[in-house]
This record gives sequence, C-alpha cells and structure tokens, in this order.
Amino acid sequence: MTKKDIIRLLENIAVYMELSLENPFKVSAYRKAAQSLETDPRSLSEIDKFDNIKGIGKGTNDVIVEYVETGKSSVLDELKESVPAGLVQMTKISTLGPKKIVKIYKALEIDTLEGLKNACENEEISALPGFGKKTEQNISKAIDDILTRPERYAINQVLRFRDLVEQYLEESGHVVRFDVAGSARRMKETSRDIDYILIVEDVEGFTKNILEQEFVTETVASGDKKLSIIIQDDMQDINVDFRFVTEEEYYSTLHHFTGSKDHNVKMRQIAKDRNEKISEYGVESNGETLTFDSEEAFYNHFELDFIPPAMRETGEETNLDIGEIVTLDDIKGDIHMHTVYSDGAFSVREMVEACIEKGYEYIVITDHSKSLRVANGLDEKRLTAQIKEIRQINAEYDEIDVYSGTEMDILKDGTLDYSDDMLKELDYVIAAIHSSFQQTEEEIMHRLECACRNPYVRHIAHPTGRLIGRREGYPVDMVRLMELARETNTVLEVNANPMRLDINADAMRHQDIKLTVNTDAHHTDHLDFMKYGVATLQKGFVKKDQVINTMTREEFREYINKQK
DNA sequence: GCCGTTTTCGGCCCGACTGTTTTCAGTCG
Repeated sequence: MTKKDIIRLLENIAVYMELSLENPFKVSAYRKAAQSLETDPRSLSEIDKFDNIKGIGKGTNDVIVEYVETGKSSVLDELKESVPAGLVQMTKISTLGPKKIVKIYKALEIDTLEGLKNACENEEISALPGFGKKTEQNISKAIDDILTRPERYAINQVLRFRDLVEQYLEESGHVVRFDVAGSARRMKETSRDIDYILIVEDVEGFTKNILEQEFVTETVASGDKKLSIIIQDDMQDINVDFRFVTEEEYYSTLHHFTGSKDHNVKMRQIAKDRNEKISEYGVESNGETLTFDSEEAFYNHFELDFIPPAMRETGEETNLDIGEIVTLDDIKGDIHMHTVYSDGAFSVREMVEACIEKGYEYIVITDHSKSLRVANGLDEKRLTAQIKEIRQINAEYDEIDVYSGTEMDILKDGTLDYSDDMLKELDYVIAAIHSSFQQTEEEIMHRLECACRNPYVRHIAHPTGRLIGRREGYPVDMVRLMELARETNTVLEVNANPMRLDINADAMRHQDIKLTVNTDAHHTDHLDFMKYGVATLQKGFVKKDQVINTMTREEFREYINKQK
C-alpha cells in the first residue's frame, strides 16, 4: 500500500458522499484530507501520526488507520451499499452534478451511462420536474463528449491549441490585451481546458466575431463577463474560456483565474488574517476595493514576493524564500543542443548566433554519438572534425563561449559509445539512454550507474526518457539515481522540451542535487523551450545555485577546465 | 469533517451563467 492508495480512498469516499447528498463541507473535508496527504513530502512509512497533518482530524484519521491496518474501509463499504457504482460514472458528465444525478436515479432508477443516454433519447428526462428539453440535450451531448474527448491534454497539444487562439486574438483587432491563465499559464504537464483573461472594447462584437471563426465548433456559455467555447484542431477539441475584465480588475482577475485553487485558498487565508478579502475583482480592505497594476504589486500588498505561476500549486509556496528559486533570467547558457552534424536543422554557426541573440554567455554543442544511426550520430572522425570547427568558431565570437560536447548513447549493456580517449578531447560530455526502453529497472539502473561512474560524463540527459502523453519512458529508480548523482558528482537534466520535462517536480522538491535545464534544441525555435524547463524546476522549488547553467561565463569556464 | 491568537461553535469563496422557473437551484471554476 502506498500514499496514493489512501488518497484514492479518501477521494472515492468524497464522491460517494456527494452522491449521498452529504453536507458539502464534510465532502470537501475528505477531499482536503486527501490533498494534505498528497502535499506532505513524506512517504507512507515515514508518517507516524496522520492526524498531526493539517487537514486530517479524528474522522479521516480513523478511516486512514483502518485502511492501512486492514486494507478495507467500512465507511466506503457502507456508502457503496446505498449508492450504485454507476452514479459515480455519471459525475463525469459536465452540467450534471450530484443533485441532478440523484433526482434522476430516484425518479427513474437509472444507474448507468447507457441507461441515461437511452432515457434522454426516449425524452424521459425532460418529463421530470425541474428538467427541460435543453437539459436533456445537454446531458445527451455531454455523454457523447466523455466517450470521445480525452480528459486532459498534454502540454504540447495545449500549445498547438494556444497558437490557434492567440494568433486570432492578436490579429482580430478586438482585443486590447490578453493573457492565458489557468493550468496552461502554470505550465502544468496536462490541462483540461484553456483560460484567457482579456480586455476587449466591445464584448458583443468580439463574441460575434470569434464565434464565426472556423476553429470554433460550439458555444458552451456566453455572457457579459465570460465566454466559453469548444475549439477544434485537426481531430481534437478542447474547451476555451474567456473572461472579459476592465483595466483596473485585470491583474486581480488574472491572479484569480491562474489559480491553482489551493493557491487561491491559501492567499485568501492570508488576506483574511489581515481583515481583508480577495475576490477576482480586487482586494477588499477597510470597505474599499484595491486594485493593482501588476501581479507583483498584488503579492507585495500581502508582503510576499512575486510567485511565478508555475509554483502556484499547493499554497506551500507562499512560505518559501522565493528569491532563491531559479528564474528564466538566471539561465546563462544552454548546454544541450544539436546541429546538422546529427539530426538538428541548423549549422553550428547558426545555433551560436541564435544563442547570442538570446543573450547567452556560453553554449555547448552536443550532437548524437555513432550508435544512434537514425539521428546520423557522429563517429570519431566526424566528431574530431566538429571539435575543430567549434574551436574555430569559438575564436571568432567575443560575446559567447562555444564548447564542444556530445550527447553520447549509453548502450544496452552499460558501455559508452565513445572511448575515454575520445571523451577527453571534448569539453563536455552528456550521456543518455535512447535504446532498449523495455529493459528491467535493474538493467536500466546498471546503465545509468555506468554512465555516472565514468569520469568524463558530467550530465545525464532526459533521465526518464518519457514523452508526455505519448510514452511512459523506461523504468528508473529516481531516488537511487539521485543518490548516484550526488555520489559521483553527476548533474541531472530537466529537459525543457514540453514533450519531456523530466524530472518530475515532486522528485526534485527539497533534494540537494545538482541539476541543469536545457532545451535539447534541434531547431533555433526550440531554444525558446527554456521557459518550460525553468517552470518545471520552479515546481520542484529548485534554487538557482543548484542549477549549473546559472553559472556566469567565468564560473562555467572554470567548471569545464576542472575535472568532474 | 476540520479548524481555532475573535477558539469548542459556527463558518467553511463566491460570482457567472444556464435553464427552468416566475425568483432561484444547480453547476462550474
């Protein structure tokens, strides 16, 4: 049994209680208990008393203890006797909450999605008191949607949707200002929907115009303050919400709809302790509503530093010394990128100039090694030629240091793709796994250990190999890898490509290990991915001195010249 | 069910929107 099992139990109980029409505050107490357990940094075996955790009291403690000791929960079992399991399925139907579900169940004894769909088609739902034609249609449609629409979209897909919308917003002529909010702004790995805050001169005109756009397939809700639509890109569709605000409200509303929910709850507590009240329109203080001309000013009002959106999750972030947390401005170089030598789209020189443009003080060119044939990996001869070219180019540019490196394959049996004699010719060596993902955790860990123990390997690229929403990655014992990294002075990479973003923030949090964040760019445009990597570090509360590419040009040169 | 420097009861975020009503309940975020 793990913490996850207990969290699932508590959330399960909350859903069943909701369908028993329990006191909503009791229901949310169970959800809160689950959340508190999730936020607690300790593993199950490290927690000795659950009710010492804020949010877990006598009631939920008893439930947890019974479950840990017996593997059963009498509370859940009792609930299950009075609530049919099919009703839990129905909670996924948007526009349908517990009250309506129970009404339908009591009146028609419907307890499956199929049964509900049939009842809609037979017009049984619209015949019930309090239900009408429109509600019946909405339920029927929502059932179709949950059968066809994914629950959450990977960040990469979200970015494609955002491009579509934001290009329109920029070019429509109706929009004075806009920002994305919600989980997309917090750069979560996945999002359910996309939220925007905007100032438009004429809400009606804007609404009419956007609804005529080809990418809009449906209007969910439309009013003075908000518009909710479904947009489509190729085969997928997603819900997009727009909030119309005034100039004065802008940053209060942006903060409110950036969330997370728990962050907002924490901020409201902080406000309440000062006899103030936060709403989406501003801060009520001594009978007047204060507004702000930046989010920073909003936080400063509560004597807090600006909290980057990526960090706004549990509320815990309000207690941190934000000044030590890494930001995009702290990143002085990108030390993992590709060129036409292997599978990149641009030459060494083009990558160098793009990085100068970004203001970097140093970069490392790290093309693939010889075994990665699909990526045109470099054999020793080509690598030697590339080292020579990099040395020449480096001599030509004063504004940046250009180092020669490699992203070298760690082969199936743990051997490395180049000999130590080759590696010592390079300024910087990255090692990575690109093959045999189906190996056991033991085999994978053996490979990673071999790489960490090599005196020339400075860093392990994308240590989990996952592609968000596409493939799981290979099996890694992250705790063990961090121990190895600490022991061998090896740096672990957070890969900033929005498809990757390994390492998971929870794994990094409060860990004292050296990290690096890099774009792994195969194209000059990919250099902009850095913000997603930095966001991932921020989620892990990583301090800037833990991240090696925050070093200054001189510090990094010293680091290169020193043995690992 | 949980919490508490206004503490053992009373509050727990609350405003926007929809749909079914004829003033408001339900849902969502």
